[in-house]
Amino acid sequence: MVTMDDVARLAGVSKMTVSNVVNNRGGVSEPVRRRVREAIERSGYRVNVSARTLRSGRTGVIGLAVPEIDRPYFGRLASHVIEAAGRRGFHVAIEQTGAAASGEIDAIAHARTLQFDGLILSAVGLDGRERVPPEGDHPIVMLGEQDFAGRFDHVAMPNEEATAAATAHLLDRGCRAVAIVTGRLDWGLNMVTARHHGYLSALAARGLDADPGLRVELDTLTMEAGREAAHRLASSGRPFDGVVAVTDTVAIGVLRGLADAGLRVPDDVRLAGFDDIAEAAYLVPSLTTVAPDHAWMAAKAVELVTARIADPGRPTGRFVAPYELVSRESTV
Amino acid sequence: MVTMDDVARLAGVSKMTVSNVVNNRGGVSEPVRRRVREAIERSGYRVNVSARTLRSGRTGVIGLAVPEIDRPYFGRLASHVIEAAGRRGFHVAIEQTGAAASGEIDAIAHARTLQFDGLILSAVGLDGRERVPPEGDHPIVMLGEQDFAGRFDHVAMPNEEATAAATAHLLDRGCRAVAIVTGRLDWGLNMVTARHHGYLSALAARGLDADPGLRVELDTLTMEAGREAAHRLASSGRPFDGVVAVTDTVAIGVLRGLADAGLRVPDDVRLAGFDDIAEAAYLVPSLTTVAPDHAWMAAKAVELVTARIADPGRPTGRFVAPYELVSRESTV
DNA sequence: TTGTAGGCGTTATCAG
DNA sequence: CTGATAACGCCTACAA
Repeated sequence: MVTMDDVARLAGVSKMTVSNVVNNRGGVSEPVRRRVREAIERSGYRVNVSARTLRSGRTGVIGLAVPEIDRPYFGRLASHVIEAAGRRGFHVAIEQTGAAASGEIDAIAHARTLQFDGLILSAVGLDGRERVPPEGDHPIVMLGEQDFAGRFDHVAMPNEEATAAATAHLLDRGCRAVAIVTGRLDWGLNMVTARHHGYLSALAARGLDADPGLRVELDTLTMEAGREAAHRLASSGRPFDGVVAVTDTVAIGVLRGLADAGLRVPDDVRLAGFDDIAEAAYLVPSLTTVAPDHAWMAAKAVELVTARIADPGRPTGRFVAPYELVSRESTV
Repeated sequence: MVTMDDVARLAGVSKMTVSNVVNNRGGVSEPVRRRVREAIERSGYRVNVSARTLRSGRTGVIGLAVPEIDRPYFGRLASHVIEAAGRRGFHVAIEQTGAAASGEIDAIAHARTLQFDGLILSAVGLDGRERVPPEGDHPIVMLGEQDFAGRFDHVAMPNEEATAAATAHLLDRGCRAVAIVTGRLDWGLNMVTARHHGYLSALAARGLDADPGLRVELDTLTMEAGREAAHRLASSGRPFDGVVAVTDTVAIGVLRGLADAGLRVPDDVRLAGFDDIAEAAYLVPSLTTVAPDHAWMAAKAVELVTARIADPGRPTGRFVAPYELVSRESTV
């Protein structure tokens, strides 16, 4: 391995001068700088990140903890975070938490072990009540659904408001009985309950009551669960002509399940999702959905961690992503 | 920060003994080991990875370079790789190459800078002709589509064979004119050409000629491109009753594009894809596709890098993933 | 403007 | 079985 010493010897200067050149610091004359540059080129020298890290205490790595990287929503988020971090000179290491609070707490604890300068946590399992270990006193930014009043920087989704908008959209299109396929509502305050609230408030705004018989709660927000939910709704005998799905992934399953039951979308049932994953526009029928600005969220989260890395004492902030309701064939 | 020195003082032993306990090395008596464990617990000590890396020369990190992490196929691959690597005590850092040969060469070059112990490269842009920089003399494993005769360890897809099987399946179902939506065939030898070969050979096996008018070449393998390809096929005036799509992502677009054109699947046109992404089973109609064993591929790739990390001199190997043709509604 | 000394936290080596 | 010592490669502080 080529070290600074080798380069220094090659260029006929001291180690320190090489370091100054490498880090673009001043105090090196132009001829010397050029000589050092050449020596670096010639020797193929690369800085040793570990040594630099050991010395400086910073790794240049931001951790990104997501439940599972192979879900479209998180894949997209990760892609944007990697890019945004790259623009600020940071690398991203992805941790999979498996959607469990325990995994998320682990991620926080690991952040120290793995030597991240900061952590972006897309929390799903954790809710405001969990005791997040204080030992993980790294810069942590919560990204996405869950809410943590003031304890962390937080880039939030417009869960309630946007779900209300989607529900209102269904009602505008003439739906009379709007079902909801959501997650477990008894698992604390989280994305699921916030979105459910949005659904309820949109109904209430029109003087409608939510029919509990038109609510299906899922243990996991998967396509398969969405499919089964549709089966359950279809076989319940209760008439319905609209469905709000808690995520697009669930909506894909619902779409599939409605087809299994011989129900056509949007003719028999209209359907709206949440996330605007890439596939939404290409489904048959294409899916009406809430499109939060993913790139904005990622950029904001990265901005917040890097700011906190630079100044750990700054006050925490909460930012809500802008969104758009994208109307497509599933609610024509 | 708590260091080994602190723990050593707390336990009344030397730094070295602490190191031995932390790394589960022998030569420490049980009582001392217990005392050290307690001291670690009490002090909240964590090893400093940078220091360990600096000393040992190993980072415990495997790089995974994929075109874009937010494509379902790569997301899934990444998920499996992360898990397989975790089982062997490695962490995974994801690099996005943007599907360009330049990005992939960068990833190889960066592997050193970023201090990966090894790199798993899911190459798409690179083909056998590119001059892969020899300076990146890290363990590199090629994963997936592209072929690199003997220069690297390689976990390959059964591209030709499986595409032939998919094409034969369409013919078995009664298709007379099978179109193909593929990538650019003039961009060197790669996954695209291999799959096209499979298509041709299946036709040839039945004494059929491929109609060049039923071939659409895409610049990018996206849903949008697939959709446009379907439009082009539908408006060409040439009759066709089957389509082989080069990937599932493209197939989703084709499905959508056929719907735009008023063609029903499978009644008017049958469709087969490649990859078996999670969504395939939930599309309406569900998608017949080639299902390579992703978990197997990931595990094999990790096995190969770790083996090469341990023994850089071992001979390279090439392994082809097992696959299954999953028949679903799109080819009923 | 350039060079020297020392230490970041860990582990390999070898002596006790 | 345990401990002292010396690196690993870089950067901060200070001296020249």
